[in-house]
Amino acid sequence: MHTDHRSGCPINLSLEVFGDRWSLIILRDMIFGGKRHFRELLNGSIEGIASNILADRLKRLMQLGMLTKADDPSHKQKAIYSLTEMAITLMPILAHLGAWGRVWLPVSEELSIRAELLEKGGQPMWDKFMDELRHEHLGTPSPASGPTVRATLQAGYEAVVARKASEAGCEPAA
Amino acid sequence: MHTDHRSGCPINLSLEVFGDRWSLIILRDMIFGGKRHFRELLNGSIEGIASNILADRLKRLMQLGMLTKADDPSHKQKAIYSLTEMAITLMPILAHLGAWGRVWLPVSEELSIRAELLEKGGQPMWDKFMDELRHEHLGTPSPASGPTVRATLQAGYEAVVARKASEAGCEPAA
DNA sequence: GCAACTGATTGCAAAATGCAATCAGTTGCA
DNA sequence: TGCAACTGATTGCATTTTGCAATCAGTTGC
Repeated sequence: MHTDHRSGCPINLSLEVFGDRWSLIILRDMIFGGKRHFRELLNGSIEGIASNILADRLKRLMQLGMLTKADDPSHKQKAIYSLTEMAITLMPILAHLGAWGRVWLPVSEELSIRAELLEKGGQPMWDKFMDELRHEHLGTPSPASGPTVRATLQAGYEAVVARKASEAGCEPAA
Repeated sequence: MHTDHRSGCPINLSLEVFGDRWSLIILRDMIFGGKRHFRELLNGSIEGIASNILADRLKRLMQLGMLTKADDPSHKQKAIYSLTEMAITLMPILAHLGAWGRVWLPVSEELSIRAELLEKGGQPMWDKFMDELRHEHLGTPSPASGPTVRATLQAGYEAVVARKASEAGCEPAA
């Protein structure tokens, strides 16, 4: 790991951490998709990350202190990747990024509904989500009860998928 | 310009726009540094961007709708680059990114004071700054009076530089 | 035993990066 | 008029990074 930086500017240093096309995708899948294993990240990514890139980025994110790795008790070869507090606090930035992308880029409805719900939920929802992530990844005491934020977002996604399928069925060749 | 995307996910699409080590640096220098010309961006960047990379990124950001180019009346060969609304609305994300980096990365005091002031100013300061950018780059009516946000940030930067110089002079070899 | 699965690693071609040199046109100044 | 400095780039080239396919050794379930 090289420790020399281009400058001490916080924006530059942030870019040195995830200024590439894959690091934030991996964190997105861990945060919003709940992925914890190598294979989940490899096969679950809709963007289709290559295994060597995934291995490299996981190693890199660990060296940077964004992830930790632990043995899975259920399988001697299985590794569980966990988010650190450093990565969990990145969640609001992902929410902002999603909100911005939803306005300015050609997003698909299914994949942007989470960003929309997250934007509408605002800071309270983000705080709740981060607490849930801390519970899941850092083992902190159980957060507030009720449906998890991730489940809420997932339900929104599935509702859109179901609606679009039904629309396609009722009004063919729109 | 390739128009095929890896996915319609807003976070992915955002990364396809500025998921590299230079695009956001250029936007940072335009937004916070007030840089408008090729040479200003080339020589003003503390990270030392190469001229071919700068030319490539400016072209790319224009194709993506983040920047526009216009002739400078004062010099027939001079081009003025302007931020579009799309780029201006990225400003709060840069503020968040700076705030995150300030907490988790080895930032230098001089270069992170802007991020600190911007964080303390919060949404009202960001709104004011975006209005100033719209006036500067899009020619919208003059925003609120008083010192500009950029001037406030710059003053903070210079205060830190002056203080550190004075400290170094009064207490050598601390 | 053996196929499927675990987290990776290797080889290789293609693309991106970074550096230095260079370009044609413009401007300011003598 | 001449000429140096400056304008926004472009070119060539070596190095690095990326992305894809194939492969690896160990583990598990059956």
